[in-house]
Amino acid sequence: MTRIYSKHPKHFVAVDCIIFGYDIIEKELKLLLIKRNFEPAKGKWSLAGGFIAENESMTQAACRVLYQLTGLKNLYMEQSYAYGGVDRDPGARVISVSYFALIKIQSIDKDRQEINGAHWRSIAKLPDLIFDHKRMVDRALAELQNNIKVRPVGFELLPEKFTLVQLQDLYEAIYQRGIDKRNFRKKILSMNLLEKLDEKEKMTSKKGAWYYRFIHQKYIDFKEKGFYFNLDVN
Amino acid sequence: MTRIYSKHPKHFVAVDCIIFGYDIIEKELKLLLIKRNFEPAKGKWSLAGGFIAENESMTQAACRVLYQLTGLKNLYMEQSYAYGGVDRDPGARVISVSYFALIKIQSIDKDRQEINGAHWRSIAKLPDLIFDHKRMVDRALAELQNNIKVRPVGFELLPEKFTLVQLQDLYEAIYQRGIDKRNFRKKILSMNLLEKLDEKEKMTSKKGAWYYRFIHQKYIDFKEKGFYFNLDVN
DNA sequence: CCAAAAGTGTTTTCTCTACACCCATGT
DNA sequence: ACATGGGTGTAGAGAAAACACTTTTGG
Repeated sequence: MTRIYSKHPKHFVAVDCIIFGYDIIEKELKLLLIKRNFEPAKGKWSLAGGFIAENESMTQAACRVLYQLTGLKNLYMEQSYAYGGVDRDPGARVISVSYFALIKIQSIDKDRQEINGAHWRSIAKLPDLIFDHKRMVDRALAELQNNIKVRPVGFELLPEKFTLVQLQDLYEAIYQRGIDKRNFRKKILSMNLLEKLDEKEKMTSKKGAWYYRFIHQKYIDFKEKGFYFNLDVN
Repeated sequence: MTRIYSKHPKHFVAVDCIIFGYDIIEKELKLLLIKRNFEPAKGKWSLAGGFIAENESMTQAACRVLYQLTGLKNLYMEQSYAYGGVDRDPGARVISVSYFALIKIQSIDKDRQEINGAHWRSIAKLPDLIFDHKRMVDRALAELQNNIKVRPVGFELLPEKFTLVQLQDLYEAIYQRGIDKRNFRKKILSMNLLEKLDEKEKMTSKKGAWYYRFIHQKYIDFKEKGFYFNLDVN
């Protein structure tokens, strides 16, 4: 039975992970990139990637790559696109499936990051990336921009408690444009998915801004009732 | 150089094509399915698929599979999703990337279709499909439903000239719900992408309905000016 | 007391929705 | 003349957009 398809060729198949993080201080969307430590293109910047093993599903492979780099499990992760050009990798013909992950920058395992030569780089000024990794990033970013309008994935990039100013800054960083403060607040609050905490963030202003928390369970409940998340504001 | 990655395993990689067509008479969205003529699952219904060859890109493979079945080139085609579960194919571990295509039913090469044992089946009452092909169809259909709201892809499923009634019927078949006639017409016509022809379709009514044509070039021009297609009507 | 950032409502504009009758023609 | 499907407009509701001042407090 295992020889049924044997007249057909086999291929290397890899996963590459586009790892997004949000720098709450610099108000910049960032990407976790690594200095490649093997040939070809050793020393160049690349996405975190790895080959799919014999008895490993593609999803497992993507999770493994992410875990090795960040020490994190159960990340928000989504498949982006499969790249199948014959010459995309000069080392050999490799088919690569890209995944993008959203992670809370502050939750990352610094040691692992060091070991793997990983660095956060602002999406606005990325270095040159190997192969077709820039294309992968562009596509994933476009998907993220669409996604964040219509699903509450922004919260994956923020700490548990965040202020409305921080949330808006995140949206502005991802959309790459300004948003009207009053309209933004009106819309996000009207969805009833945030809980106001009895605590203020006092680092960035004298007055201080109230912390909020995203209530995930409420979103699940609402969704079942046919509610749609929407934060596509001017 | 070609042995660089050789410690890693290789995999069979296939493409599977979800081929949508629209039956203008029965007002039904259809899928082109084939009776599989090889083991495993010989004789069962499946999507059109094929393995990726040595020096063939994934896109080329998908086009080849489509061409073999339909005799058509330059179809509207889009990658849908990569399926990488270890046990998805009982014959061997096969990674499969699905593509969906939109074709004008009447343009198909009947002979090829016969030879390949291909049949149009209504999406509303599909037979059991092999492996995870049903999941592939479900995902592709959801993508089509989203896509058709926001890109003028519906016209790929209709003949060159079509009536507004036919266009609306198509949208109703894909959305699987009714649409208000006046609102639909108002919205599609206000986009200025259709040209009214001096000819009526007289088969289905005594009065006859005006034929229209989609002006693809106009869409390209508008898009450059930041215009967005939208046909998300009640 | 003042600089700096947080927070707050209203009006206008536009888009979406609901809805019912006349038109053309082949039989 | 009538049955059949094609074609048309308007009013009301709701959502999106535009817009500027007050509050708080650390220094």
